[in-house]
Amino acid sequence: MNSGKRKLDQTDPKDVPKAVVNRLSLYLRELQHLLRNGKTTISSNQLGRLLGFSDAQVRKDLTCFGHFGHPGIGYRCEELVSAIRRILGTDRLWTVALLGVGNLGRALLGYKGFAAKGFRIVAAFDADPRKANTTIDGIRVYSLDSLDEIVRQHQIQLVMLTVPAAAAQAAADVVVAAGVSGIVNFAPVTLSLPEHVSLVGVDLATELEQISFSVANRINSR
Amino acid sequence: MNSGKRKLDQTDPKDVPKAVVNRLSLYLRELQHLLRNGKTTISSNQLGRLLGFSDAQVRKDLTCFGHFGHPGIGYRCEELVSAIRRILGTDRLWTVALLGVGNLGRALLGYKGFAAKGFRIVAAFDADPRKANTTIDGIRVYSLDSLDEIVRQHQIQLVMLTVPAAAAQAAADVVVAAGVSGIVNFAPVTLSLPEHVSLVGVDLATELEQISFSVANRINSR
DNA sequence: CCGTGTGAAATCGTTCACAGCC
DNA sequence: GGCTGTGAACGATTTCACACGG
Repeated sequence: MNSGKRKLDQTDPKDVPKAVVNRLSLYLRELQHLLRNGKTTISSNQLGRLLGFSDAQVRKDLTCFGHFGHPGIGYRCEELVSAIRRILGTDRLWTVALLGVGNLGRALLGYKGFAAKGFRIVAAFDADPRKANTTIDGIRVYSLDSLDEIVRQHQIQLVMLTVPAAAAQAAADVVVAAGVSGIVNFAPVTLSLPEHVSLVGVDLATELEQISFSVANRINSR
Repeated sequence: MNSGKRKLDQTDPKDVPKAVVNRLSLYLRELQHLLRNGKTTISSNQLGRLLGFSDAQVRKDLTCFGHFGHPGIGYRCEELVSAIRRILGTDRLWTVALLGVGNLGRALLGYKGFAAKGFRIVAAFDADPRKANTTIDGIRVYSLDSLDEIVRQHQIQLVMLTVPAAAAQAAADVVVAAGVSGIVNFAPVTLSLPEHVSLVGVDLATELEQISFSVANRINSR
């Protein structure tokens, strides 16, 4: 009965440009920083200035999701933080696993920034049997064989893939088969995944290439 | 004498959309992969398919920089790899320093993928005096005091910043003062830098947030 | 034929400018 | 007066569709 006739004043999330979601993360980060410094309220103009965006852009981005501002006042930081966390889906706790306990994997296992953002790494996996049954930064490392079981047991939803490039697609397939819904891929290869699994790729060498281009052409990127 | 009258058949690099440069990195990665598998030639359609782009997009992206294709044939992989490397500026060797020898910093010092892409990490720095004068994965760690001297000595052009958030802006200022031209910032803060220094930000928690949003809204981000 | 390069059309995202509210 | 929310204008990027080359 709750069909399409209800007045929509928010954009369907599927139609929100990826760039907007990216900026949402930046707004959130900045707002949390401002809150720690005791700021309670901020205008779109100020927030935009801090991040290098226009005031109109900040407002447009936010109104994709609802009405969070107070005319004459601006945005209340705490309120907006809650709203953005709800939009991003980080108002709840995500359980995350990490595959590939190499240099980068170990670094991510020890990274302190995830917990505060709503992500808890609950298990790690590695193909090397000598790494199985060890513990790194309080996180248990399992053999790949037990991935299925552990994923279901901990209801793991997201995976960070830090395996070597050559192993990445196979690892991703295993992860998908276990029912995970999203993957952050740090391996420098293009993965092919079924439609229903979300994917974000982070390629460290690629980031350096972007800087290389900017510097070689004396562009100030961003 | 070589003024603006020469017929331009390439877009001014300053006018090339950032997204295009990003895709260039992906084309390069894929082409190198194809070459390793013995493929010598590829069409815009095939290359696009592998990466999830349209054939027209691939061609448009490439023609920003010149004429690399061969009608009826496609693109010769080796030729295109050279061209893209030249465009990205990675046909030469960049010297890179890393600041902040924590978990993530150590992982990047050991990352094997940079060398093949044209980046050599020649020095690391840390504020902790106990880390100075050690060597990690063959890379010498220096105290921050010597940054100026080492940067000039090795002609370091790029820096990867892996210091704690609270230290990032100050560290960036030091790096800029030493004359570095580009920074990849892994600290979860917005840096403010002079116009002439290029900046790319990589925030690991932010990447997870993007996945969180996609999964929470059942979008296939890609 | 196959496949590139490219104007023209369509789509998408950003900025403008102002009505309305505190 | 300050500031949001928003249609309309603008600018940028992507897709289309086809002329031309091997």
